[in-house]
Amino acid sequence: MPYRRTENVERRLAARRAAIIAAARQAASEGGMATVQIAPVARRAGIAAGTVYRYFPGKTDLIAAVLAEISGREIAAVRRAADNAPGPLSALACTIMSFAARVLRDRRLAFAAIAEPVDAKLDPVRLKFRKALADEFATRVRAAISSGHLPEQDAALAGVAVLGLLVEGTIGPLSPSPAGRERELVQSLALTTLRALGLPDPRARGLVVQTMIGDD
Amino acid sequence: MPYRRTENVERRLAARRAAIIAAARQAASEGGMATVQIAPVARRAGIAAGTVYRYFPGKTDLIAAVLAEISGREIAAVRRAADNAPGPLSALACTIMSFAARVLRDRRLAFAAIAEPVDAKLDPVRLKFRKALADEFATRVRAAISSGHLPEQDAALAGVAVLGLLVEGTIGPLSPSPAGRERELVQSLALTTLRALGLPDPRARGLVVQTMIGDD
DNA sequence: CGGCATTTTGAATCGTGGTTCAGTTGTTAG
DNA sequence: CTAACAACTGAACCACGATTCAAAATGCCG
Repeated sequence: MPYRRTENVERRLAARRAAIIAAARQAASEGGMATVQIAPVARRAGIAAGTVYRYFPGKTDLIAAVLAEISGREIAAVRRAADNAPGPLSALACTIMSFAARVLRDRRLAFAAIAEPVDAKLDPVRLKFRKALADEFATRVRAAISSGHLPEQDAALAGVAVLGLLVEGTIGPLSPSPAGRERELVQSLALTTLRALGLPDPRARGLVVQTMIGDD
Repeated sequence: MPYRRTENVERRLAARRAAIIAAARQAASEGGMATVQIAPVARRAGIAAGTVYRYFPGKTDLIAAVLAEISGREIAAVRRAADNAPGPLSALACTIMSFAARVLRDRRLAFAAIAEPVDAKLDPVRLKFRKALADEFATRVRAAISSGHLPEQDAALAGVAVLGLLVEGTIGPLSPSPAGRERELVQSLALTTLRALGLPDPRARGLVVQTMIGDD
């Protein structure tokens, strides 16, 4: 029995796989999903182009892995931010603001992950991501309705609307390119969003939220 | 002087050019901008592939022309709908609803025109379209603020936010696929949008709006 | 009609970038 | 150390689709 994957090798393989994904994500962050090419990604990851195919059946699968990675990370971060909030309303505000702030940190990557189409085969993956985000908002909206902080309404639609409002406001090519004004933009967007959900004049409520972005 | 473009030829050339654009738009409406290929477009327009290059320097220019055509048409339609409204507030509502309703008529094409990235060279063209739409909303919002129907706010940001909310709500892959429920969806979205702009309980105002889609 | 300019044709060309694979290098177990 | 196998390499291959261009067709005017 003259070869078996040892623990050590297993680890190296996993690390390499992660390196490939990271390299692809980096590329996407620079020029969008469409500009992700195998050869450069391989070079960046310190391997040969052919090796990529020992880790992913094809380019599409690599991109899918990148999307899944981003999705998991973002959802987790947003949820963590909200879970620390004292009540349902500030939890909602936290979700909104941390999402907006995180997107602003890397608008191009966010656009690539949320909106940019690449391949029809990837639509389900991206849909899962968007759905997860919208659900996250919807859940918080629902909680705020239950606790009487927001008027009765269709929470699912509200979640979708919030996602759209924030995405356009942050990564839409129109959004005023922020130069140190991220905080202000996040505040304005949160204000508009909360009002959209039926909260009359959120400012008057002294709703102050620490925007938690997170490090990862 | 043995050849000069006669009126007749001029007309035929223009018609052919329009046919090419129409064919490309049709293709985009079926599979998105990314799937627009010269050969099929030419076939659909009833000409040879090479002929396309006598009308457009390259594929990019063709797509740009398609975008411009859509842009002009949509802006005009939305504006027309609002201009018939009796007051600033219903003009705003008309703008919102006719945009949403028109997008719902051909979601894929709308997505292709508004959100789908194709080529960096086209970004300015698309930006112009989005900007025009956001401006349209912003103008109506501004008017409603002046007339005291809406609270003081940053109209430009509001325009962008409205665009995002409506786009996500209509063509976002998440939006509940409408099966005869377009009217309802448009109503809900309009309600949410108006609330986002600071209009308290628009329903209570008996704000009734005829959704005008237009025929073209 | 006949000569000339313009337009059209569509098969051939070309560039790009994903994918393959024969050969090389690295790892394990006896 | 060596047999046996896995992993890696990178140049070659290939598919796809935009673009070109020489030849053919069409339209104009005297």
